[in-house]
Amino acid sequence: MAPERTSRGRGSGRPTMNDVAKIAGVSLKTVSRVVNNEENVSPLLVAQVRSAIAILNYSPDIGASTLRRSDRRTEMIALLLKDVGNPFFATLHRAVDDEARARGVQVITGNLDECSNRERELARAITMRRADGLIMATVSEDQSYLASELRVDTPVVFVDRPGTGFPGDTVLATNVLGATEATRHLAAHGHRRIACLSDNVRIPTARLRQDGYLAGLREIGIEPDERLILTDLGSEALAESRVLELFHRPDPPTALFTAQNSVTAGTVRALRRLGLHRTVAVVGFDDFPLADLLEPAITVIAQDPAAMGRTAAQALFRRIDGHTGPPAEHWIPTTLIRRGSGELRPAPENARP
Amino acid sequence: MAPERTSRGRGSGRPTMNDVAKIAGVSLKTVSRVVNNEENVSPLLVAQVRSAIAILNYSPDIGASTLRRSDRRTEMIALLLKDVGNPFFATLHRAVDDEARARGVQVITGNLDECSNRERELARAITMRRADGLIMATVSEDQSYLASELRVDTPVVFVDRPGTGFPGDTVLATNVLGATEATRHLAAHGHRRIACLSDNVRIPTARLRQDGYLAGLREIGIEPDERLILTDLGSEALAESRVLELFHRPDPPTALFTAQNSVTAGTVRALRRLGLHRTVAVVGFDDFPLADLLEPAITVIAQDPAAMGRTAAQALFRRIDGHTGPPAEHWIPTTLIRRGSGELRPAPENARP
DNA sequence: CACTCCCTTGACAACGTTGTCAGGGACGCG
DNA sequence: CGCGTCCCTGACAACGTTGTCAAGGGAGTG
Repeated sequence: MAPERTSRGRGSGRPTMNDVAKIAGVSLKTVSRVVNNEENVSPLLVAQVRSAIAILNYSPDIGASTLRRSDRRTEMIALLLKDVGNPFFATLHRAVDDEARARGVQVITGNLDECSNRERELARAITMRRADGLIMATVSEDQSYLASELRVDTPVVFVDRPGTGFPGDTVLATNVLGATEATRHLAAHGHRRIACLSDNVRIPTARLRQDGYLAGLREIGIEPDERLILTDLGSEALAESRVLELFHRPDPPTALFTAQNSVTAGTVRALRRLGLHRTVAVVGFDDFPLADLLEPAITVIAQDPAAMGRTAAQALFRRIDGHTGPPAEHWIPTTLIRRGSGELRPAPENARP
Repeated sequence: MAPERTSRGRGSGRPTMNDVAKIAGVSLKTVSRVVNNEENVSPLLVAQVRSAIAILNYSPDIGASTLRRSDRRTEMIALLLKDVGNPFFATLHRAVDDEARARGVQVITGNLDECSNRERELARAITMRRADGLIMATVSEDQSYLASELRVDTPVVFVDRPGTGFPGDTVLATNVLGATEATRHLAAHGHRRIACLSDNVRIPTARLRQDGYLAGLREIGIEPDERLILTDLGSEALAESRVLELFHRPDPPTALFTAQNSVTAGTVRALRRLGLHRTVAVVGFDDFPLADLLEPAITVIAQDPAAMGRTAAQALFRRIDGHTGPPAEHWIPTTLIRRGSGELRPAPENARP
């Protein structure tokens, strides 16, 4: 019948500042001052408090602190992107996390999977957690819903894909320029029939890279051939099968610009199966590990996801620190890396009867 | 002289339940009941509250809620691992996140980079955030410090690498069995001089895979040759240069077991430079994208990082939901994937004078 | 009609922390 | 010696929410 110490009893749970104060023989407020390294506390009391903290294994509750502080910082930022498991975004995430950790800020992530419902759901979850800021690679067409979700003073940075309907800095790769460069590069190696293979062009990056491709053709004076423009290659397998088809049609391309990693991989598989991998030129958008070990090694327009993450985080923290001013655009340059597949020349005309 | 509405004034910041209550003409507590979907609230008041919430764009503050609720759940779990940018861990992270999101839980991550100071720092940060649980791929030798950092009722699951000094479920790949299988596989293809290349053996996975390799040799009746056991290959470049050296020594191996992804990549590069990639057999531990497109395609012992993440998250949530009982061990099987590089046979004896 | 019971609602305190303010004491200066 | 100033400390309220409890009112029962 003796009263059990239940899990809700006063003795359970973590020690609080009050407990520390009792042990140290000071007031609650003095403990708070010591924990926050405020000035003007006598060294004697600091020592007493520190020792009480050590005895109790006290650790401050950042949640309670956030609630009470006037700045209301949670020291958390959110990062919403397609998939943290995707190498491009994983690298970007890592770069964001490095910037954040240097400031004692935690990053919480969300996976959107090209699903715009999820984008709103996660934005709502972020709101309930009162993140200090948001970095997102958008999926939906329009982000004006953020106006009602977020506080006006919660900064947003759009990365990889531009935002619409809500102000925020943007950090983008030079998708158009990169794709134009790829096209120009292939043309410079003698190609005239250059195909462009991409995912759904409602994805902004896919659209921009296609635009860059078209600009490249225009620059060279080649009329676009719609039969050489494949879209909606949403998976590696789909890309592979559509490329197989492409080469079973008359007058196939001699060079391919693949606008995305998974498309590049599917394309390489298809060319292998066709025995054309040493014949048809390929330039892929976005670098990938071991691209240099394939035969031929794959020429790519490399992005710099680490720089994108770093830049986005820096821009966000600038805003969090109070910087105001019109939305800025940061362009992260792409780089052509010549490895072989993009330097293959077309077979001479007489080789094909 | 008119009082400016400062950023600290009553009109700023997000609306609270109090604001909603005033608009809806009900008490604060009734708003709370509606927000939490409690029963026994009259439909009329529910409608009024819902409408007030919509008018104000009210969003509950999960931090304040956590502080007051008796269960003290933050609905956050922490995931500490080597590097979220590393493909293995990125995939694992994604799987953890999927399990968590299904429960409305957020995952916060930390990158340890094989640095044990960072492990303690991050454990401390996690503690201050009062995460409901912790999944970690340990870096340091001993986790007994967790006892003082975490509340006794904060469950911990160790993934990929076992924990020491603190109780927790573990989720591990069958490192030893996988490495033994790799060795056996190479021996079955006629190899007797099989090298084992790994990173620092203080990393548990590296040690276990080396153990598996030794067990494999023993099983076949081959005496280990310490000149064929390379360790401390901490980077791809280092692996590459040490493999080059290895083949400039007399009596080189005819087959290589590479115990880690980056070592496999460095090894493949070295063999290419030596022109031995079609001669020396390779089995790598851990699969990687496009391994099937290399020439020869790389035979691997594949791990299943998604299953590891999923299993770890499920184990953690079981504990969070109140399951007690002795620490459990979950073994996630590895799979031998034959692709060519592991099936190369040694050159016949007479080929080398 | 009196009584009980249950449904619905709100007042109030409390979670762990920090902002505000006031008070006590030491010190300096006229 | 009187006065002001600065340093140090603690009491108290408040952040936004939920747990507890009590009270009002309508329905059901004897």
